[in-house]
Amino acid sequence: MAYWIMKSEPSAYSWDQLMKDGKTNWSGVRNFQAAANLKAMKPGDRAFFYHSNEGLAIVGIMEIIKAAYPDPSDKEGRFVQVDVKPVEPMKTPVTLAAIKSEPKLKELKLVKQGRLSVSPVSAEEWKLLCKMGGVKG
DNA sequence: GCCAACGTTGGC
DNA sequence: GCCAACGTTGGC
Repeated sequence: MAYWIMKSEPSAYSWDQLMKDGKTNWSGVRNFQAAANLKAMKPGDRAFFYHSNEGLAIVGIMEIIKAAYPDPSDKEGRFVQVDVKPVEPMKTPVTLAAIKSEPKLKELKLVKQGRLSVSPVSAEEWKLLCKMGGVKG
């Protein structure tokens, strides 16, 4: 099983909204590197939900429930989306500041490549982030 | 609201 | 195939 971080601006689509919806299709990714990550996802993979611009924190854990398929909002058919469902909210949101101040997370893609909206997380990083958020994962 | 970083596009 | 210009993202 692989681990990921997926970003969304709360004003566009928030964790609360995902909890209400029960599941959603993660569409609108328009970056080839992020799209490549989407394509690498398998059902059962886990992903953190990160609030960008406002909040600046990991707020919950999601599960990938459907592998990548074409994003209908992309007319040229170059990009894909996956389906996700919420698993559990973080007890304590893991803020970007906290992540940056943790030396073990120096290599985290979220830190090194801030603009990438879908990025991989190693198993070690995943464990640590769960711990910081007060959840088992 | 500003600005830095980076990805994408298009001209050559 | 390179590189400058441009647009977008996201932290502060």
